[in-house]
Amino acid sequence: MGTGQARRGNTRRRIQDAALELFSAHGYEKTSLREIAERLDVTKAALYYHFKTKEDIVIGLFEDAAQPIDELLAWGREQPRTTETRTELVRRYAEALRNAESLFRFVHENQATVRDLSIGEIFKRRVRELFDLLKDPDAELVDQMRCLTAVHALHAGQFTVQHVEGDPEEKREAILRVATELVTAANPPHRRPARPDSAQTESP
Amino acid sequence: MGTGQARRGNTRRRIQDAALELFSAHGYEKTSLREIAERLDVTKAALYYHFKTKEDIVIGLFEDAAQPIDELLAWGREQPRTTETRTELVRRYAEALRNAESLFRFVHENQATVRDLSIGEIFKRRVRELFDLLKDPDAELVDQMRCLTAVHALHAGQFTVQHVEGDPEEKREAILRVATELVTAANPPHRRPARPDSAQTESP
Amino acid sequence: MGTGQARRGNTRRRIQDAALELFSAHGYEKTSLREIAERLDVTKAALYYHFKTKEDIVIGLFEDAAQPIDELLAWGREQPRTTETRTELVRRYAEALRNAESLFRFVHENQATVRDLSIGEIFKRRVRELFDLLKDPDAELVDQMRCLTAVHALHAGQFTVQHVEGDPEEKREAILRVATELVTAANPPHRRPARPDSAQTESP
Amino acid sequence: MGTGQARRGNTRRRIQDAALELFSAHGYEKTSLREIAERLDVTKAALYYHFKTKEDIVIGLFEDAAQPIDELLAWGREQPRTTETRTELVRRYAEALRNAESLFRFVHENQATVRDLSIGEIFKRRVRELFDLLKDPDAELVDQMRCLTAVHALHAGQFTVQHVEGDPEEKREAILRVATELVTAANPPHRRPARPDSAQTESP
DNA sequence: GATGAATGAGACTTCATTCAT
DNA sequence: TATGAATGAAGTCTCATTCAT
Repeated sequence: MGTGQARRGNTRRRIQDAALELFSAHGYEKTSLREIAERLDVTKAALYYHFKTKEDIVIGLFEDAAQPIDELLAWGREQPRTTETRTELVRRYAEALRNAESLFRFVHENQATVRDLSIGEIFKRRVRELFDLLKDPDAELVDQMRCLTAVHALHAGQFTVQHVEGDPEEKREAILRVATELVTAANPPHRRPARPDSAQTESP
Repeated sequence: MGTGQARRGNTRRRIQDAALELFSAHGYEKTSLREIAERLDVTKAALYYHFKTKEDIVIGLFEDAAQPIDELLAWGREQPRTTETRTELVRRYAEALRNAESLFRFVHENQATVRDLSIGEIFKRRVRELFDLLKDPDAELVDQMRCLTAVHALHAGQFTVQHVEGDPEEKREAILRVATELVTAANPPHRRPARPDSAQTESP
Repeated sequence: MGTGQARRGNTRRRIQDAALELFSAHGYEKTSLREIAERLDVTKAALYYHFKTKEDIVIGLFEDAAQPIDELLAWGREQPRTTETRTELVRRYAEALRNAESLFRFVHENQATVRDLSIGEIFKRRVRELFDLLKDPDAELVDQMRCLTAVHALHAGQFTVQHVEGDPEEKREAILRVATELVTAANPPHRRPARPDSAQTESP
Repeated sequence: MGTGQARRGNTRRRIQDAALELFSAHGYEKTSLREIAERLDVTKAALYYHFKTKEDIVIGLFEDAAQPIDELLAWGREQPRTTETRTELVRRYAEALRNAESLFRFVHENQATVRDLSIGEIFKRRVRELFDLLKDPDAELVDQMRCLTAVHALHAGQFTVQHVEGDPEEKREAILRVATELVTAANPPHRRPARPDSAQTESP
């Protein structure tokens, strides 16, 4: 594993890996099956033995990655809607993103494409569901936006962070913290007066 | 005038408009010059009279849209680095985005494409500069992430808001408010020397 | 003249010059009217004011260059068919080629093109006529080939000489000499024995 | 089998044949891939399965034709630099040209094109090497030109012979003889010590 | 489990040319 | 004397996909 190439019997996996790498690097449309095949030193026809269409490769990729997210959402649905749950949801979601970084970068950077890629809808539904778990059902608009922004932060943060210096791990933590704060602020612990005018959050 | 006429002399504009609409709706690669030409009822060759390449159409689009942003950044650079300035920067940036909504949606949803589209770098630099104006030069990592998230919120917020119900105008305002809060939180008005751990932000 | 550009009233000439330069450098088909126009800082349409078609530009070029050759051939026809005449024909032809070097390089290097360019036939006829003047009407095959080779030497020699070192002027003279010898050898002054073993040609 | 191809279906060869025929008849640029494909009753895409670009077709053609010439040159390099060798070189070269007549006609009549066709340089080098083998290293300018003219005669002679009447075979022989004479004349068998030029190099 | 050969559609691009102004 | 705007035809090339072997 790792850098070595094991050719026997796992071509399917290898195709997916190569495809993901290229899709994520150059975009879906700009990556041709020829490129993928060449990188694996196979013929294009071989790809068609394993996948019915180009889109199918992407679908396969998603199926693998969707499971952790689905489990996370399932877990979330069964928890009490507390701050702790939400915090944990955010934390776990960030981790899931991290484990399938290339795939999510791909989705993030090819939204126009993903949108009509059949998995687009599937993906959107997941995000929507997460969003619903994070926000209070009766949340005001601003609070909804806080949650949405938290999700965006997690999504985009992973990739656009290049122009911020620092240790990747620390950056990840920082993003997580910002996202957590946003979600927390969107769900005031007891009562309504408190508006997360974050200025006062900071005053002792 | 209207649909049929207005042909003489403004074809260039019309091409840009049609292109932007299609690029923003279906993505850059999935929009063919044939489609653009057909929509305008001209030949593909006519497009090439006005633009040297497909990419050139996008470049033209950017040149038009870049100016307001450049002016904003220029303005920003000459202001004192106060909370008011930053708030105003955010407000004006949101407005600029709004005025070129299609273009920014296009950029947002075709990042993989835009990245190697020559304007990618240009665009990135703009964002980077805004980011620099919003954050304190010595800001800690979390605060930097707050600013970054604010920018993301503005960018993504414009488009991903579909699954939040409510009046578009109000949603926009809500996003603006979240972004403003993030930036404000990232630049505490008079932070005490304190410990180098921004942790206290969280303590009540 | 020379390097300066005189724009007034001589656009036609300038077009021809630019065209010839480009045709001769890159070939006829690979030179587009756009290129010619750009080099002159005019529009393509301007070319069409002066020339009816692309081919017409070439025709114009030929008309100018043909005259000296025609005069030469006319002169040749009226001379006695002596060695001196032939020698002089070769000498003058070489000079004519030299004065229209670009044009002849163009013809030489674009034969496949020139062949169906309407002037192709015209040009061929000139060469044929020269050939007829150089060779004896009843010449044997070998002698005909000598003459033909002499003509080829003059044509090709001008351009393919790059990989021979030496002063251009001297090279030209050398070619002329070889061509002259060939023609002379092809027309033995009195009788058949003499074969142009050039060694002896050189001995006083 | 040779290199190992020539499987069932010799489309590759057929493409080359058709291409050569058309290139040689109408010129490289005026021959479109559509024409080639149509003549073979395959799609253009099929051509691209066998050749990466249009230019690649020509390159393939050359690779096949270059071998005999290379062998000839290799042979030449190992022979003593005698009159016999040179005569034999000329004879064999003429034969090689004959065996790949279409290709050489193509090269001859499309020089402007061939020049920037990547094989241009390759081809030029071959000719240069032949030239070097034919001429004495210290030959005077005139003698160099004799050799050059001999090569030109062989090249051009094959095609421009139309306006000389006679049996093709005899014409070919005549050209060969002229070329041989030129080369022989350029390398006098036993030139006397004479003037201080290279002549003495040849004296025993 | 894969390849070799091919296809049909369509992409971007360039060209010579025209014509009203 | 020229230009601005446009066109129709064609060109080279790439792509996802298929299918017999």
